[in-house]
Amino acid sequence: MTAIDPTLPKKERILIAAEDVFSRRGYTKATLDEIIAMADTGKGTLYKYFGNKDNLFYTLIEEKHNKLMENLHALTAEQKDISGKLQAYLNCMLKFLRQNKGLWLIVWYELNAAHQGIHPDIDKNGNWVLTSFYGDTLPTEEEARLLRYYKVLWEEISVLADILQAGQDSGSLKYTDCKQIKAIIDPMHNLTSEAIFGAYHLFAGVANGVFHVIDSRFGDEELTSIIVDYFLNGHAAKQ
Amino acid sequence: MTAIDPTLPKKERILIAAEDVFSRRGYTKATLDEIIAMADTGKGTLYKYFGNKDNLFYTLIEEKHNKLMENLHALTAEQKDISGKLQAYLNCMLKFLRQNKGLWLIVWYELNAAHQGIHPDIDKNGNWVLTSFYGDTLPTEEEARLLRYYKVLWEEISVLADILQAGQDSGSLKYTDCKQIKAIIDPMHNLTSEAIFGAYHLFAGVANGVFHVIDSRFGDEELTSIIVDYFLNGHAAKQ
Amino acid sequence: MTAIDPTLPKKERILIAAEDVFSRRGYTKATLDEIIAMADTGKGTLYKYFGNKDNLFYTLIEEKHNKLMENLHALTAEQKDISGKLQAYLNCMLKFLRQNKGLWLIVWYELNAAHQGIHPDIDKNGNWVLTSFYGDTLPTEEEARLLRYYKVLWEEISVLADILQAGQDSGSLKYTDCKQIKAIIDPMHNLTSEAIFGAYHLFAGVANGVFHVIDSRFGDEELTSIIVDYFLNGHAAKQ
Amino acid sequence: MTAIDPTLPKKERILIAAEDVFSRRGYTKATLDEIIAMADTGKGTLYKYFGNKDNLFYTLIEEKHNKLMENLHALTAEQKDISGKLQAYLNCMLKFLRQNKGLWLIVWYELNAAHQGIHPDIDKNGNWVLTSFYGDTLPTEEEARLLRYYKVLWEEISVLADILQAGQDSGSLKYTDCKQIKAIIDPMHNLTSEAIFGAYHLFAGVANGVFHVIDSRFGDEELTSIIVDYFLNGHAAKQ
DNA sequence: GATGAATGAGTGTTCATTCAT
DNA sequence: TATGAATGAACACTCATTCAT
Repeated sequence: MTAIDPTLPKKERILIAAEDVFSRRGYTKATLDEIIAMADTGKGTLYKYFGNKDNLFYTLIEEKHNKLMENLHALTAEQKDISGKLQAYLNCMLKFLRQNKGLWLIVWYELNAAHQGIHPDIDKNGNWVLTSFYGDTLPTEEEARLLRYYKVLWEEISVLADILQAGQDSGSLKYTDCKQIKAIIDPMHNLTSEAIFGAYHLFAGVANGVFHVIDSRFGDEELTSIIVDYFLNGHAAKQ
Repeated sequence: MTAIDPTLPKKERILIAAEDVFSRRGYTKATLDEIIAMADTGKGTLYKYFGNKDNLFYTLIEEKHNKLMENLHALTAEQKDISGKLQAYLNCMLKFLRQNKGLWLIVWYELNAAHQGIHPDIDKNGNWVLTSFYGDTLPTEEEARLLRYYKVLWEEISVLADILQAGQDSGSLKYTDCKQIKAIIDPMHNLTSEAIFGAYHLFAGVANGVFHVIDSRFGDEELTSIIVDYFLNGHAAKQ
Repeated sequence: MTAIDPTLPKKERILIAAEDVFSRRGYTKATLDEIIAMADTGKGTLYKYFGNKDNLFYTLIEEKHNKLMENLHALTAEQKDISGKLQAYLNCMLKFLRQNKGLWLIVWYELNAAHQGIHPDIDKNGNWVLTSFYGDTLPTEEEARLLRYYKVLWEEISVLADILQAGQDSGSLKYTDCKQIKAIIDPMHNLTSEAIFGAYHLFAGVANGVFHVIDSRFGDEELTSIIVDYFLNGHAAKQ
Repeated sequence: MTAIDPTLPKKERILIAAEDVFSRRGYTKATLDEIIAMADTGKGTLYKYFGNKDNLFYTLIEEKHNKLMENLHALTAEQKDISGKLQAYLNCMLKFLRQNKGLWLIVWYELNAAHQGIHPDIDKNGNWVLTSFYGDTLPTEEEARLLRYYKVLWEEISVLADILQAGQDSGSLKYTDCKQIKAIIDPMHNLTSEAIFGAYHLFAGVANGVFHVIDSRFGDEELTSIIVDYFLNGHAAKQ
């Protein structure tokens, strides 16, 4: 739609066009033809810079992810108490997801949830691998391709999970006593599955809130403080 | 994998095969060739009964959705207090999503979230329409196609939203006083956006819990009672 | 050029067109577009029947090869002495190569000689494998693809090599005493490398003669009897 | 693999890289990108010096061909009798082909045999032309391109054919009395087609021996003396 | 002289849909 | 009613060649 500044370098113009097209169409339905048309360049140029469709997409993701992680770490570190950390995390994430809704949906859905029965794990050597519940394995190339997206999600969630874990350790967050729960502690990351679940729960709430319902009708701070209150104190009215 | 009972009518065998293939591959990557191969029938037969790929998929969704809605209404109606209704809702939903994870992910993502900037609305005549933030319109055929999936999601969420709304009306759920909030009450459905947001929040939590983290390691009842407790009372430890 | 009989089944028309195009252009430069245009059909049809370019080509080769092998075995078996067998072999081969010059050049060159440093071998289990002088390995799929062409050539040459081997065993053919020669006897096929070399030598002569110089200017019988005479008695004039 | 001496002039480094890449990949599959990467230079440089892919390849061929022709003429001239000349020819050729297997296969196959139905001829003015059996003509540019490769092959074969022709003229080689044979004497080069055929036959044997069977397991002299013996005296055992 | 960014026609392959039987 | 042969638009990706600096 909006033309891309023709004075920009081709590489940059391709990235801008790619972000737009991927966001609107999703990964599979996005076509390189639409991207190069919008970037007003040739197919060879795209391939010269990015090699293939997936690398182009990952370049987009990686850059944004790295900046997000920096912000996430910096802003949560500034806060002392759990409530502050949670709100800092959510503020940062909310702003990010409002900007990158389409892209992050792709990472979540097309590159993660869509691969049913396949889950990332960490093997004996500390390397990430994909294991399948059904015993079938992915081609190694495809595995490597997916793994980098799992890492992106995992890193973003880990920041939150660490906050929640610290909250439980310090006694300020509830720790549900569930008989199976000990068995599913993740030894590699020292996070209880509960913390992970909690992180997912909260995170998913923000994400879905951002993705579907809320579209710039609340101020950011206002929205996140509501979420944190709900998370800590629940939705029940105090009597 | 498992062969389909060859004595079943063709139409039914196609539906069984379609459910399997769509669940494993997602909508776009599922191919009609794989479906007819599994159903051991011909392409003409599939088209005779279902007309096209989307109708086949929707037939699948509609059938399951109708049963789900019946259960949802019946089970929540049995309960008197909000806590009971919430748990009934979640129990029902959780069981359903564990069964139909792959299919419902498609409805959420591929047929909903993937269409960025396009939102369902209700026009002056009370009809559902799709409006685009960017001003461009979908072909009417495509619009009709998407709309029915939006309705599916909406109806499922509405049950929860109604519970939450009743909770707010009766004073048992908090009602955040937010200055913009009055403006975004949805007059057609008498739901505050807050209720909608809350429904999404909770729902997303269940969904994501089901989709990603929890895989039959918790008993259903156990899990939903934890969720409801968190929802009502929050995660903060009581002192 | 010449239109293909439009009453023929599509599959047959594709094969006819493919033979023409592959023969004229070679494997790599032949395009499926040209083939379907000549066959007056669609790309989907081609892929329905043959799956991919290589399978289309191999279908062509396999059919012709099988018929050739039948003829080669039958005609050489009819003859008693080595001279008769050689001439029978050559007659058959000559006729075949005159018909299928282009196709068999592809098998020789593009699918065999072009893979420098890669040679077919037989492993401990009696299976064909490709081994590389340089230690690098082919992707298994590519290996399987090439192997079937090596087998084609090997089988055709083996018939001749067996004749030559029998000639040496019976004392009617010279057996060069070469110090290294014992070491390179091929144990799997009980052929001395000398026999193989001789077969190649003779065979290559026919092939190249057919391919490049002789174009239907000699009668078949006439030509092959000259070749066999040269092979047995040499080119030197008797004094 | 092995890095190219960076102190060499760019032009020379491109030729070294080109020889390596063409030899390993064949003409069509060789890419200029791989060549410039190995030569550590830019594409512009390659085009500055060589104009296009084919000129680059031909430069390689021409240089080697010229040296080969010098050697071929010198070494065969040194010998007096036909047996000595043949062995000198083969020794020289064998050594050359062992070095330049990949390159010369390209000339034979990709630039010669692959063009089915197209044959070099000499017109009334004594110029080489390409004539097609099918009546269609090549673009003149393409014709000129191919012609120079035909000449290369022809010159190399002619040396051998001349030896054979001399052998027939002097009575030391058999001259098959074949009724059509007078008609196909090539008046321009004073070679009987028989001589040509014999040259091809022998030559092809060397070539194929070198290409496929013999890989440095025989000493050169040893191998060529076997071939010459076979050629002159045949494979039949003397009684 | 040397460069390398930019190009776009061309290639193998996929798959929803049609329609004659 | 049931079929499956036929289709062709669409897609990711390749690579020789050009040309401004």
